[in-house]
Amino acid sequence: MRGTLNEQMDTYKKGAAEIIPEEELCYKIEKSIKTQKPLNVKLGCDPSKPDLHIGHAVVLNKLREFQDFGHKAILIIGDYTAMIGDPTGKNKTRPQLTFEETREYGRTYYEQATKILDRKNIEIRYNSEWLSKLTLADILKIKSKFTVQRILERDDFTKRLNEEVEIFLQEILYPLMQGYDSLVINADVELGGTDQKFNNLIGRDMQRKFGKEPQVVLLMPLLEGIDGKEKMSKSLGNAIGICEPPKEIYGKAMSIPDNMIFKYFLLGTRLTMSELENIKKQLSNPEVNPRDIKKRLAYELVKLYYNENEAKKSEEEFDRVFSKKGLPDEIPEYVFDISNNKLVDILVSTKSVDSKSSARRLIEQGGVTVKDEKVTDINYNLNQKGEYIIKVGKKKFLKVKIN
RNA sequence: GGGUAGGUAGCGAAGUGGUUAAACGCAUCAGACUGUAAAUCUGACGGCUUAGGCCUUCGGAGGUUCGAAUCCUUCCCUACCCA
Repeated sequence: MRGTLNEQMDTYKKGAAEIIPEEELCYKIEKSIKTQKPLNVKLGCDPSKPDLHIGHAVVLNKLREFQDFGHKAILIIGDYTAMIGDPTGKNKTRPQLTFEETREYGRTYYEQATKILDRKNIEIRYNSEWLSKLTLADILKIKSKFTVQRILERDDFTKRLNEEVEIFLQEILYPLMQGYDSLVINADVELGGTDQKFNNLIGRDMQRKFGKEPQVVLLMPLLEGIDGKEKMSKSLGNAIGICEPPKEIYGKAMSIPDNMIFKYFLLGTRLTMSELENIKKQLSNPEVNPRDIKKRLAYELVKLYYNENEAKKSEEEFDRVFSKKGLPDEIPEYVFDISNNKLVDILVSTKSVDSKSSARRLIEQGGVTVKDEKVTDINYNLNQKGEYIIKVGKKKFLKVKIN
């Protein structure tokens, strides 16, 4: 075990939305320092789509901090709970996953998560391990400890009740199953986003009702996506994936609104408190162009998921392409025959646009350039043999060779 | 079991027999302005097109009609109220 109580608490509190209750966390840390026993820090993962983005990373970063002080990370792959689906309001019936799929997703999750987590102090558990063995009698026993009122307290349910949106019976079981996980693995701390507050508190209750020491719940704020409004999620198209190419990460980070810069630093990077203070100071200094701080953010993110060299390269390219209106250094190349030289067709067959109509639309609106010249004619042909650089919209480039 | 209200494009939501490919808002995309920021303004936003048009869409399937998202039949789905 490493670190004093204060060092640990300061670190854990950094960026945290809520620690329930804080004193208990202190107590547990003190105990762990005294006994030299690491805490079990639980994080539940939904295995359905292992495509992690910076929003997921918020909580993983926090988990990493626990690991760095010597505590044990326990990742629960919710292969069994995934069959239910977390009550999110938008309830799409999930396709039932096969055993192989869940393992595959679990592995993928592990691979991605260990871009952030330390591979050493980590344990992966699938909750089917214990949930699949529960008998109806077991389940009844669990359920007998909770009331319908208690479950309906969840504000998502309250809201849906008021808005007359359906609530499936199985959704009510979800928090119980998730809470049961905590009981089984003896979680000392459960991490989660603020949207997990209810579920995680049920875990705490569950342990207490079964006579165990209840877990502390540490909640992290939800990180907004690059639109700065909605919660980051892949389906909203506002996410920065941690496995995306460096240039994408860099570019997307540059497009967040200014008022999100600090939050991204705080929750998305692993800067120390004093570095964060410094960023804050710079942001409030009117002499400093926020863009430059944002560049630092973009740089840090690429460095975090790749390395310094990639970060530098992404920065250079960003400057070249967007500040100086130059060309990226890798442009996809396509070859076409002179008999097949309609610009509209080329845009469609290179998947630069969805359909011919949208290609025409884009051209009409002045979104397409060929050799730096704006094309306005929807019947434009590349009628000479040779190479053309085509710019489609803001950020797509093509190199087309006509033979 | 009975009653009521519903199911419309990515989402929300108008439209109850004929300029309705379907108002409006959000999201998205492009242009202008920029710092590929935000905000703002402008435009686009089913598909194909030889640009005149053509084809497909309003929960599913049938039907009435010159003509249906709109009327009828039937089926599926949801919420609410009563039991």
